[in-house]
Amino acid sequence: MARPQFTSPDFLEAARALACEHGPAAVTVGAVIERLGAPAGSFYYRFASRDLLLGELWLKTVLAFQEGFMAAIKAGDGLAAALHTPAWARENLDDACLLLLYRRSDFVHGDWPETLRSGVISQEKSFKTAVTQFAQTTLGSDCPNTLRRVRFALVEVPLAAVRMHLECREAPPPIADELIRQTYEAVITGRPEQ
Amino acid sequence: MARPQFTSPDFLEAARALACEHGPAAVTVGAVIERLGAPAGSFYYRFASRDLLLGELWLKTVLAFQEGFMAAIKAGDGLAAALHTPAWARENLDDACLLLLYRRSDFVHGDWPETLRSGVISQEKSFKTAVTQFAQTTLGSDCPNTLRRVRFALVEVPLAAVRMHLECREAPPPIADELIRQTYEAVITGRPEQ
DNA sequence: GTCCATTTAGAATATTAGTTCTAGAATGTG
DNA sequence: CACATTCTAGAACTAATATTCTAAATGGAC
Repeated sequence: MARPQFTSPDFLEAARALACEHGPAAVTVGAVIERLGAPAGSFYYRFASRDLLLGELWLKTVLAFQEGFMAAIKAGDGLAAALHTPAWARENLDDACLLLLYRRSDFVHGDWPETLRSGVISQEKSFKTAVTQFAQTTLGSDCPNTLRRVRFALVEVPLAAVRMHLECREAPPPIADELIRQTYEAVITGRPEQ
Repeated sequence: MARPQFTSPDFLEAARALACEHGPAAVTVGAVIERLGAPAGSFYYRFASRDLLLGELWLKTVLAFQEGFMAAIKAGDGLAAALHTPAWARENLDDACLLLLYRRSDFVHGDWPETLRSGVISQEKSFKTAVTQFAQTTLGSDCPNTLRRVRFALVEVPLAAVRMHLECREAPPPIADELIRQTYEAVITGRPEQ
C-alpha cells in the first residue's frame, strides 16, 4: 500500500494555522492543500467535506480547553476555573485565538455532520452539568439567576478580559487575571446566598 | 427623471434585517435585492460595492450606539456608560444583535472603502479620547492599566453580560444590569487610586 | 513478479456570488 | 412634444470554491 504522505493531522494542523491567523473563513480547501502542497484528492481522501475538517478542528480545540476548566470546577474551585481561560490562552496562544475569537457557528454553519454531533452534544452537556453542580454545592442554589451569575463570572468575564489581547495575538497580561479575580469576588464570593 | 423605487435606506434596511437574523455573511447582494424585489442594477446604482453597503451599515449602527455612551461618559458617569449597553440593546434589539454579536471585520474585511475611512477613524478616536479623559478626571490616571480597567468595566463586561441574550434575540434581563453594576463597583469604584 | 488496497495527482464540474453592461422605461424641463 | 437625466431591468461575465472523477503511482503480501 502507498505510504501516506498527507495525514489527517497534517490537514488539521494546516487548518489550525490558517484559522488562527485569518479566521475560520480563510480555511478553504484550496488554502489548506496549497499550504501543504497536497492535491485536492488527498484532502477528500481524508475528509468527506470542508465542514468535517472545521468541525473536527473546533471540537478538538474546545475539548482541549475544557479539560482544565472542568478539573477546576469539579474540584469546587470557581476562581481557578475562571482563571483557567487566561492561563490556557498563555500556554496555547494559537488555539486560544482560534477558539476564543470566533463563534462555533463560524466553523460549522447550521447542522453539524453526523459523525461529530454526538461529540458536540456531550461536550455541551458535560459543561452545563458541571456549572449546575458548582452552583448547587458552592452557592447552594441552581435557580436561573444563580446559574447566570456563575456563567458570567466563570466564562463570560474571563473571555471578555482576554479577547482584546488575543486580537493582537498577544498573551493576556497579569492585569487580565486581576480583573477576572476582582469580578469573581464581587459576583460570587461576595454573595454566597443570593 | 424616473421616480426612485429603491432608495439607499431601503437597501440598508434590508441588509440590516438580514444581518441581525443570520449575520453579516448572509448579507449577499443577491439576498438583499431578492428581499426587496429589486434588480441588481438598482443596487449598484446606489452602492459601488457590497463592501460599501456593509461598511455604511456598520458605521451607522455603531455611531447610533456610541451616542448615548459618549453622553454618559462625558458627563463623568461611568456606571451610566456601562449600563448604556443593556439599555440600548433593549431599545434597539435588532441593531444590538447586528453590532454586538459580530466583529467589525465581519462586515468589512481588510481595508475600508475610501469614502468611509475617515468616519471610522474619527469614531475610533472620539471613543478613545473619551475613555482616556474619563480615566484621567475620575480615576486620576491614564496609565495603561487604568485604561485597561476602564475599558473592561465600561465596554467589555457590558458586552459580555448582554451577549448570550442577544444570541437568543432576547432583551437583556435585569440581572445583566446587576452584574454590570457589581463589576463596575468592584473594578472602578472600589479602587479610585490604583 | 504479480496483484491489490492505498494514496497521490490534478483536471473537470458545479455552484455561488460580486460585478458589469446594455437596453429601455419613467419623468421633470424647455 | 422632444429630450436629457435618472433609474429600472435582468442577462452576461468573472472569480472563487467545494467537490467529483478517473488515472496512475506506491509498496507490501502472496
